[in-house]
Amino acid sequence: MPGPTELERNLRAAGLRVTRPRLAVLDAVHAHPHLDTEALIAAARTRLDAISHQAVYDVLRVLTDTGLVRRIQPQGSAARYEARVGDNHHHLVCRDCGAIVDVDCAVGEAPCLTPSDHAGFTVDEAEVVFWGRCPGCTAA
Amino acid sequence: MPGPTELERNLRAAGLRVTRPRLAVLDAVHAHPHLDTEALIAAARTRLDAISHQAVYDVLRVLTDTGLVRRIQPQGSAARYEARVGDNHHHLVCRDCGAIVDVDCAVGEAPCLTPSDHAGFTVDEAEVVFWGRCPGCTAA
DNA sequence: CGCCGTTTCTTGACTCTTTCAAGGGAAGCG
DNA sequence: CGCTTCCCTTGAAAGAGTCAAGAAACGGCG
Repeated sequence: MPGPTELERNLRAAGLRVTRPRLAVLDAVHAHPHLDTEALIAAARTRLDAISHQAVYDVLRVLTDTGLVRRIQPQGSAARYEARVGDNHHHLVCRDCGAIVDVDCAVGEAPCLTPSDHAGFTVDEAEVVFWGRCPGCTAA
Repeated sequence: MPGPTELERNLRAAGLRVTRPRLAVLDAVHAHPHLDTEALIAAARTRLDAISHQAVYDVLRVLTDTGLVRRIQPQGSAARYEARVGDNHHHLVCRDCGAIVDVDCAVGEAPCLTPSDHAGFTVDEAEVVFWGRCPGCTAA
């Protein structure tokens, strides 16, 4: 978990202005990976009270557009965000409770897989989601 | 594209009643893979006019629950449906126009991949989405 | 063939997530 | 310190999907 100074540098490096809402949201994403937007709004408000709903959405969009955070959206779930970016890792999702866990990619850079028949497409990324049941839900 | 009789048999085999709305929706999914719900409603209405919005949603839910159709939902797109089921194939999605193309799975049965570290999860499926640009959008 | 119980379809309103729009306010530059 | 640009607040709305109540249709059974 990087200190505030590093978060600032991250923002500046991406050509973004440094503002309190952006720091709050970026810090929240670093501290709690795989949270949905509503939970991120709550987490950002523990860092900076009085930040609007809309500001969080705007900040998340800017951060994803610049590549500082990654947006993931498994079926049946609202959008979730994570700060681990650039290593092309994948996800394990529990069908019962929706828990998400990171899985390292064996290759490490996109695309780690290529389709057998690419139908003329230029493929730059292979997104892999492993579906199953987490240890807790397997027991229950 | 199976005839009406085969669609009926599919429904019965899944333990479902045979109704006109179900045949219309199932036929539409067979005829047009990867359509979103709105387009499927329109397609179903060419087969059976006056079928409600809600009936299509209900039918699609029943069909996905029984495994007769598969629901896919790439990021940034509404839910889409396809009738090709049980062969664990994957998808190629164009980042620009959203076109979806099927890709055969080399293995053919789920899960075709297993994560390096499964974190205690019981994995039963690996969903793979290849992101890139289709031939048309690459040219433009 | 017709009745009845169950399932399914219609209608209409509503929830939830996400986005749009307008205006005041802060960041950064000179 | 003042100006310009970009960002955040407030409020409203769009889009996808869901909930609920009642009417209609399916299909088993007599």
